[in-house]
Amino acid sequence: MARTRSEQAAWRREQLLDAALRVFADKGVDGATVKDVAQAAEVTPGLLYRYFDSKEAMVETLLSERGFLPRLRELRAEQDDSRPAPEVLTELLEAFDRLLADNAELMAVFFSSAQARGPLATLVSEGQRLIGDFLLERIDTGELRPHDTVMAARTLFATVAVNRRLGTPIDIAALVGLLFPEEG
Amino acid sequence: MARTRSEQAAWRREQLLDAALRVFADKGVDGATVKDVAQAAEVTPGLLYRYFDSKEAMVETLLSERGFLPRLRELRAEQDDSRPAPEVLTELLEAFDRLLADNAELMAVFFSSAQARGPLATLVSEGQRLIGDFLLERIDTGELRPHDTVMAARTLFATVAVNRRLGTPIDIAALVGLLFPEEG
Amino acid sequence: MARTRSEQAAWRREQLLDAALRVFADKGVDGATVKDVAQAAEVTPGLLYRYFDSKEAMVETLLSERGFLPRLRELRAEQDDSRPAPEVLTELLEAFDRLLADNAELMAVFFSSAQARGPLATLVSEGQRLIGDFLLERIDTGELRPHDTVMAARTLFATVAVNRRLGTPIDIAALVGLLFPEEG
Amino acid sequence: MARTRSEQAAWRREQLLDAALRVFADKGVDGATVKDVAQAAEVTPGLLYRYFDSKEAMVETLLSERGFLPRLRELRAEQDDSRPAPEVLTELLEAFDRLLADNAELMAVFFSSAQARGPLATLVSEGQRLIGDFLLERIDTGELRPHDTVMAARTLFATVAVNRRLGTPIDIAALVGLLFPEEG
DNA sequence: TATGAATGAGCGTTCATTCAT
DNA sequence: TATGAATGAACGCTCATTCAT
Repeated sequence: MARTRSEQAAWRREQLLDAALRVFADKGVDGATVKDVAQAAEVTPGLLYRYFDSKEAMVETLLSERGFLPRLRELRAEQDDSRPAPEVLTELLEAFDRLLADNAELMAVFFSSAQARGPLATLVSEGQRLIGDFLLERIDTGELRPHDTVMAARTLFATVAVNRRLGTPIDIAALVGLLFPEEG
Repeated sequence: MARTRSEQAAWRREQLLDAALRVFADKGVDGATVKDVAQAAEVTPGLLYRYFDSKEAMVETLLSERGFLPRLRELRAEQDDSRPAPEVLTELLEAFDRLLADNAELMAVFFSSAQARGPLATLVSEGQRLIGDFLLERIDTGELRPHDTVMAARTLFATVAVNRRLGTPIDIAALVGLLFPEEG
Repeated sequence: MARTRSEQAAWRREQLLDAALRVFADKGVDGATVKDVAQAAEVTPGLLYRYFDSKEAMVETLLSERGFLPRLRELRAEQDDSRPAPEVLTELLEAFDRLLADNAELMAVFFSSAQARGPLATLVSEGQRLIGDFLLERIDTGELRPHDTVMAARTLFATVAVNRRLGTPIDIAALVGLLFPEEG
Repeated sequence: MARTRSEQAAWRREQLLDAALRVFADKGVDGATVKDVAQAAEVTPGLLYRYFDSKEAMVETLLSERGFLPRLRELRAEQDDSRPAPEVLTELLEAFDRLLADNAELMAVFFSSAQARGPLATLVSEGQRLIGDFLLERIDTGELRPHDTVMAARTLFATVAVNRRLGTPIDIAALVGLLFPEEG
């Protein structure tokens, strides 16, 4: 209610980004019009230009401010490494899966926008490296038998990502059990 | 040269679809203009409307006529089932991988166009069913130990598809070896 | 510092007119935005509307309050008529030339704005009448030979005005000498 | 009626330039909208863009294709130099005056458009040079007494131009007689 | 069959203006 | 007094589509 000017401005900015994210995810960046975004935010199109220089700038802001790459990097540090590899791996993948679910709209923008391809590729390679490194560690300790960790990481990451994207969620523990049956 | 009228018409139609596929894959359906397509086909925009009712109709035609779902279904029948499961599975996945590579432009359209989401989902579920059925058969014969075949199919299919789409091709035999180590 | 309310208001009003004159002269009335003027005055656009009803009103105010027609009329009265006609004429024209130079920005507004055409025409005809009347007086006294004073006035006035406007200043004494060689 | 395609296109192009010239002269380049021009030409705004890349390109085309600098240069060559200087000068200035009258609208564009200042300056300096050169020639032959030809040229040119621009046409023979009384 | 001139709707964007604070 | 968030109308321009030739 009694908001200060700058609070109001910050709130409006986020509201516009929310609307843009929703609309871009729904119609694609090219398919969505500035008017669509404005209507979703219940403001007039002109107002968008007080907060963003252009439609393209809105996309860039979404990608940079709403990107979840930093969160992805934190995921690994949060795992309790004293526990068995399959358990840690399962939790890691489930956390990643939740991250994707929470950012489903942003993922849709990633997939539809040409300029979002770069961030998407970064996200994938970071995620795969995260898992690959973990597998290498557990091979070093002898807990896991030596295997192609890059391939395993790609497999795990791709499977989780694709099924989340397609809206066909999977039992991640089962996925891990599939790849590491004896270690379970 | 001495083409009949209907031959010429059919040829022109395909030529226009070729151009549309190329352009839509490059710029996205929304990002590409009818003029872009016409220029790629070296004709004038007006001519497109003798062959297609609208830009949207071009997309639909591409999706229905250039779709490779039928080809995907043939893949399974072409395998020599007298051979060991890992071999057949590897060949099946490699054939699918080649199919994706050969239809890279169509895949790009699948990903960029909102109306292509349905066909894409169908493609994925068909592919997964194909592999899942094969796995079930080989469990029935006792060659493969019982396991979650749906999950395995999803895993294999997703991994191949994602890496092809990302342009990071993988060793499919190794992927199969990863999931079925003892049976190799 | 310790300005009364109305002093402050008057000062702000002039400051805004200064800024408007500068900006309109630089970009043309149509080419300049209200935001441009506000920025030049280091205030916000909204404030302009406390002092002027509209952008157009700013132009009108500039034209009426900053117009130099009154000053032009004073010019004639300031001349010492006891001196020879060419000298007085030269000084009169030089004073007019200085007036134009001092009001270069306003002249630019005159030329760029459609609504300023009227005032501009008035300025020119007044100037020509001023000079024409002077020439007539001196013909009456016999100092100048009878000639087409209207034409002479137009010629003198146009030459000074055009060259000032074009930024190609001229030797006004020489101009007078050209038209009145024997009387010099 | 039975126009070929390219004839029609050329005709339409000229028609659009005509309309643009009229509208720009009337409202100024900045003050005129593309819609204004289209309405004046009785077409839709979109059509303008088949013939010109932008509104700015229309102005540039008007300036380059409808400019009368070449015609100005021909004027001098057309004079019969065997006749007395005042006669030739009068005819030259009258021809220039007619040129300005015939191109009144283009002159208006020159005055209102920032990008037209260059061509305008060129026009003025060319015209002044033309007259100045003529005066020098006749001083060389002894017909005219030595005088400041640059100033005389500026004076003559400015007077004709200003009065034509202001719509107050003058007796050019009288103007010449004013500057060269003894030679008449 | 094929062209390309022409349209009309809508695009992203700007801007004069208003008004709650 | 002064701000700046917000609006609405228009702007320059693009584009899918139509149609006379």
